[in-house]
Amino acid sequence: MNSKKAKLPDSSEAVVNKSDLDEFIGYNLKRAYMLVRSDFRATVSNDMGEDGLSPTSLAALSDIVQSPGITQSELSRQLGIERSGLVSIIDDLQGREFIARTPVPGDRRVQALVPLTKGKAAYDKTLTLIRAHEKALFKHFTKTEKQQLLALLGKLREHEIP
Amino acid sequence: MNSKKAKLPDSSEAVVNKSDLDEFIGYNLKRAYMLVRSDFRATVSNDMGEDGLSPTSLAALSDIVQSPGITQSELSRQLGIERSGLVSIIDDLQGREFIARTPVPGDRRVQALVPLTKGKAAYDKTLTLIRAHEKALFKHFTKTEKQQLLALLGKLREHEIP
DNA sequence: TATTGTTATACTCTATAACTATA
DNA sequence: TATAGTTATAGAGTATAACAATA
Repeated sequence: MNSKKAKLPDSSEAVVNKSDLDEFIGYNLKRAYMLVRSDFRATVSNDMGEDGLSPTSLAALSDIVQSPGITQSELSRQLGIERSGLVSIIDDLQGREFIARTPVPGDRRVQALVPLTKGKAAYDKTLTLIRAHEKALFKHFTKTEKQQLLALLGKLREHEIP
Repeated sequence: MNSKKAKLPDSSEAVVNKSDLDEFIGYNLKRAYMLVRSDFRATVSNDMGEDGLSPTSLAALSDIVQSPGITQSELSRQLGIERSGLVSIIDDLQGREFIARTPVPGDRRVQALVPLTKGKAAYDKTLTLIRAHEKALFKHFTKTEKQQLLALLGKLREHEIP
């Protein structure tokens, strides 16, 4: 495998490209998230195969496992996406028999979303997987640094609600 | 108006939704980035109107301003997107007269990308705008906290190259 | 043969609007 | 009238594959 660059100005070596934008937290947040997301996807699809979940599908399944009986409207609000966009996600989770839509006595418009055994298992397995994945991804971080990062990101979410 | 939830455990109040996923840095990174990105888009499109740039277009313009004469292939590598995907971005920047494609003597395959006056102006204005925007977004953060966050995000990028 | 810029194409993600069946 | 779920549709954003011109 040869991966030689043709004629890059090679102003700098293996140094991470310096840019004006590096001063911005938002830009660094983006680069960091892109990194973690692609790693997440690779990890989950490698180790879970057909049962692999996208970040958003995992978040949906998580809410359903933790709040059995939640409706799609409530779920869409929590995830911050439109009701219409949730349909295909729920269809997919139902198709894999991870969750079920069940009728709610008293209001025939809504359907409660409940986790099924297979869904609960996939959820637990995914969580275990991500724990290992994060451990590897942040292996250069001390425990304190990880806690700091978590606290700082949490502080941002806290103040600028959603 | 009867708002009886079918069988929700209604464990918590208006507290920011606690979730299993909150333990993961990746999840918090995603929520934080989504927040900052939507704020970025709103700010830039409100204050720049027709001259508003998407995050990726801004990154492209930034590289062109800082490395005048860069080629599309080099740029695509730096941005981490495919050459083909860059075409419409460059078309757009050229259409607004922010940049120009100029021939390179010696290699008629490539076209050097150079910033134009209008592009440099839009770039400077956008940077000023984002500085103010970040200042507001992180108003609850101390200077030390902001530096810490920047350092921690930088550390992640540094180690897991791109 | 390999590379640059490009087109064609498709897939994912998400948003808007409108429909239906209920309430 | 208003709400829950759904469909249809469209727009970003990005990826793959192939092509012409050039190296």
